[in-house]
Amino acid sequence: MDDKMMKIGEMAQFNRVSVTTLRLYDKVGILKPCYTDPETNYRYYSIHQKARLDMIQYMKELGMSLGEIREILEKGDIQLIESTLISKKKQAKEEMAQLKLRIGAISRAIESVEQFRKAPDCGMLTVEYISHRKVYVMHTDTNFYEHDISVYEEILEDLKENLINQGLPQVYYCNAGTIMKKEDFLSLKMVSHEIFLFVDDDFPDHESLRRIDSAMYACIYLDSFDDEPEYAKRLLAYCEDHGYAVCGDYICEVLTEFNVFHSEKRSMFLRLQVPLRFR
Amino acid sequence: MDDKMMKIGEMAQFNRVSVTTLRLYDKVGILKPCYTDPETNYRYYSIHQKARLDMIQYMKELGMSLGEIREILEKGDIQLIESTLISKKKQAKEEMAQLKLRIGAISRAIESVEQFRKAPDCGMLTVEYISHRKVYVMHTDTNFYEHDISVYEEILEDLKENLINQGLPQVYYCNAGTIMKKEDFLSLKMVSHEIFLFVDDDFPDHESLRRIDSAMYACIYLDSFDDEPEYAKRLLAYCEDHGYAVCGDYICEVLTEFNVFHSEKRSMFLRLQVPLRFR
DNA sequence: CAAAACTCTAAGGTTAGATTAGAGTTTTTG
DNA sequence: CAAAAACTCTAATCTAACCTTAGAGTTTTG
Repeated sequence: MDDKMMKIGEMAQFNRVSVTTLRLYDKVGILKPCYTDPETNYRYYSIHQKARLDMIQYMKELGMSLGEIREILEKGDIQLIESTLISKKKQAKEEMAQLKLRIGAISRAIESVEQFRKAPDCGMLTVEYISHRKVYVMHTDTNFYEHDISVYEEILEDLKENLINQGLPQVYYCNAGTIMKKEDFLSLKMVSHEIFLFVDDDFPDHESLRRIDSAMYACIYLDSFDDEPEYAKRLLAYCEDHGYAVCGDYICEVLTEFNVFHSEKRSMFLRLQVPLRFR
Repeated sequence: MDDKMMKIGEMAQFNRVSVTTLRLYDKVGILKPCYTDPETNYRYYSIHQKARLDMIQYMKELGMSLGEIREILEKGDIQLIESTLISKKKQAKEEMAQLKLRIGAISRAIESVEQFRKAPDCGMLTVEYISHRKVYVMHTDTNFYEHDISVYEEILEDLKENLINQGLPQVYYCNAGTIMKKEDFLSLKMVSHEIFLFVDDDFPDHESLRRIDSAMYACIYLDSFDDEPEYAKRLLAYCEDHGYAVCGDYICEVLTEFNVFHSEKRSMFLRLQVPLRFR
């Protein structure tokens, strides 16, 4: 009775999809108009086709591709539907985990930019409280300070590879740093065999993971790796002048690394730091 | 010194990207090789370009498009970086919310398929416990039972539109049902002005939301809307025969709707139900 | 009966590459 | 040192799910 035919525009409006979409669905064969005028090629839809279109939209929202939808609609097989749904669920959960990591990474990046903007002048000496951090550490046989930047790059690449090989999210590849033994710092020997990346507090447990305790740190800011020995020296002098007792390893922390722009502005920002014991 | 030039293949391997990708980055201008042989057009990269490639990969992981990355790299503007990051974070959070809803929807769909597979025969009468449910209800002036399926389709479409207009996720458009007043059921008048959709337990509060309490229900299963009056009659007779006291409104619940396949198998599954009071 | 509104097909654009073909270049191997 | 192997080049085509546009034809409206 109510077999009122709709032209493509009406059908589209009725279902809140675009005309283009309906034409596409026709072409890929998931929703053929129930009548096509052979003269004009006009498509005519019946109201009964709404259910099918609903189903298509619903499946799309479940994350299925048009191809998958077609397969399901053609075969009408419950088994297939269920297995598709289950795989979609798994997939969605993986996406979810990815997304969580990404949000964490973005947050850290924003933090990092903030810090960059508000950072003190180059050469500034401070004593500040730094709360605990978690790092992913890699040991290397080479001493960074004996080589130029390209060796550092290579080691960084190794570190990245390590992370990937162990199935850890690459997102964590962000701000790196190096560790130097307390003794070496105190004698200004400039030798380091440990490179690290900061990771989230809730990063999955792993043997290469180390916790750096919170503490008061003597810090000095600078904007180039080249100046590190010079500034390390200043940092040590500062500690000695004030009678601060160094109580742990020296860390060279990359706060921000924007050394990738065409512009020649300051683009890197480092903080050298040693933990202090008072009392 | 270490200005060792790498050919595109080495550079690709060193950074775990494809050669194609490097060529693309060259073309879109986000990573130009530091030297291109004008005779052969061979691309040569320096190890120093690794940092930039790292940055690109990092930004990609943060969800940026190559266009956005190019803009950032070109302008090198901290403000722009920060605002981009902030908008990416917002976007990621929205995606997250979407994804959560989707996972919920998929879970319900799987449930629904399970139920369909294990469903009793058509005409089966049961008394079963159904735990509480939350529904999004819409009132209509028309009585479904006085009209054919196309009116029902239209109302369903209205309901869908309502959901969208109120900014509620469309994912919830899944299994619909209708409610008939207890009195009308008892006198088999077949009149309903209320249509609903099931929603998640944690669906955001809303005036059109109603909770259907858990209860023991007398139920009958069927596979076509057309048979509803007949089966409602049987359900009532069943209650009367057993002396069951109906204590609430009658619900016609669509358990599964697969009426979209080409195949002519049973594709819809309904459960008529009335709550009972014992004791 | 003309204008407005609609529909048709076909082609090209979107992302971030992958793939392929055909030609040229560099490195390795005997 | 020449041939073979490995590499690189450009350009075109492919992916998904549409959107946009152009030019031509059709239906509805005033």
